[in-house]
Amino acid sequence: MATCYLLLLRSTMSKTYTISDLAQEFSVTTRTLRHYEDQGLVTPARDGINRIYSHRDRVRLKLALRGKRLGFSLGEIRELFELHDLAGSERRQLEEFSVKLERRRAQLEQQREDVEVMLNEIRFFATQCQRQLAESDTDKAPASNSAA
Amino acid sequence: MATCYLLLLRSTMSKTYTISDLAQEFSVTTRTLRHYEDQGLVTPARDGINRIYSHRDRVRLKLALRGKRLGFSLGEIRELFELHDLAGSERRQLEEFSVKLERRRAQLEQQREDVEVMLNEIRFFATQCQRQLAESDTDKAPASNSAA
DNA sequence: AATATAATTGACGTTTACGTAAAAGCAATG
DNA sequence: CATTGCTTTTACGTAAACGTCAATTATATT
Repeated sequence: MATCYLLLLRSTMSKTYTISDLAQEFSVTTRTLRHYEDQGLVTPARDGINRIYSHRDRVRLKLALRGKRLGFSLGEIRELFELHDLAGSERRQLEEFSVKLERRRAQLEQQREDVEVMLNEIRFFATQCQRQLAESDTDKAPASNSAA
Repeated sequence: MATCYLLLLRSTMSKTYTISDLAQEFSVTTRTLRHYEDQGLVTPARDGINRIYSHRDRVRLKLALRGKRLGFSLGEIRELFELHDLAGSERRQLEEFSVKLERRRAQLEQQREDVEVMLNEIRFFATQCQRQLAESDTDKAPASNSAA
C-alpha cells in the first residue's frame, strides 16, 4: 500500500516525454526543467538537440517537487538522489548516508509537529472568522437582535 | 491541551529581552532579528537607541520561525500577523482572511501528506542501509560465511 | 581615562531558484 | 517557401533572506 517512490527509479518503462509534456503535467516552466537538469536532478536523453525525458526522469521530477514543498534545496534533493544511486556502495558512504537520513528524519518529524500545530491555529481562526461573520450577519438582520 | 499560540500575542507580560537574548534563545543572528523588524514581524520598543523586545515580540518570533520551517515567506507570516491584529474588523477583510486560511489549510494538509510519504521513503532506505551494513559485517567475519 | 563589549545604522555582497530576453535551429502547415 | 510553433543555448536580471563589513555610539570594567 505504501509505494516507495524511490524504487520506481529503478523501474524500466519506455514511455518518453517532451519538455513541455512534463512542464504541463507538473505545472512548472520549461526553464525550471532545464534548471533542474543543470543541477543534476534529471538527465534527459537527446533526440538530436531536443530533450527526451524518460519515466525515470518523470519520477525524479515528482520526487524533486515534493522535496521542494518540504523545503529541501535542489542541492539536498540531488544529494538524496546520488545517495540512492550509490546502492551497492562502500561502507563509509553508506554510513554517511545513514547519518544524513537520521537527521532528515528528525527534521521531518519536527515539521510534522509544526504542521499539526499550525493546522490547529488555522482551524481556530477559521472558526473565529466564521463566528464574526455570522454575528455581523445577525447585526444586519433587523428582525433578530439579541441585546448587546 | 492544544495551546493556541496566536492568542498568546494578546497576553500581557512585562518581561523584556535584549536583541541577543532572543538571538541566543532561538539560534538566529541579531541581523536576522533586525531584518524581521524591517519586515514588520516584530516591533521592539526602544530604550534610547537599543531595542527592547517584549513577550509579544518573543511569541511572534517563535511563530515566525515555525512559519519559516514550514516554508512560509516572511511576507506571508507578516500577513498572518496583520490578519490576526485585524480581529474586530470589517466583513470584507474577514472574508478575505477566511479564504486565505482555507488555502493555507489545503497546503498544510498536502504538506502533511508529503511529510508522511517522505518519512516512509527515509525509513525504507534507512533499513536498506542497515541491512547492507550488516551484510558487509558478516562478509568481513571469516567464521560465518553463507555461500554467495 | 582607556579599553573592551555590545548595540546601532547604513550599505553592499551572496546564495538559491528560477524569470526573461535574445538569437538561432528544426518541423509542420497553409 | 514563408510563417508559426516549439525547441535550443547563452546570459543577464531578480526577489528573498539574510551575511558581512564599516563607521559610530553607549555601557561596563579595569
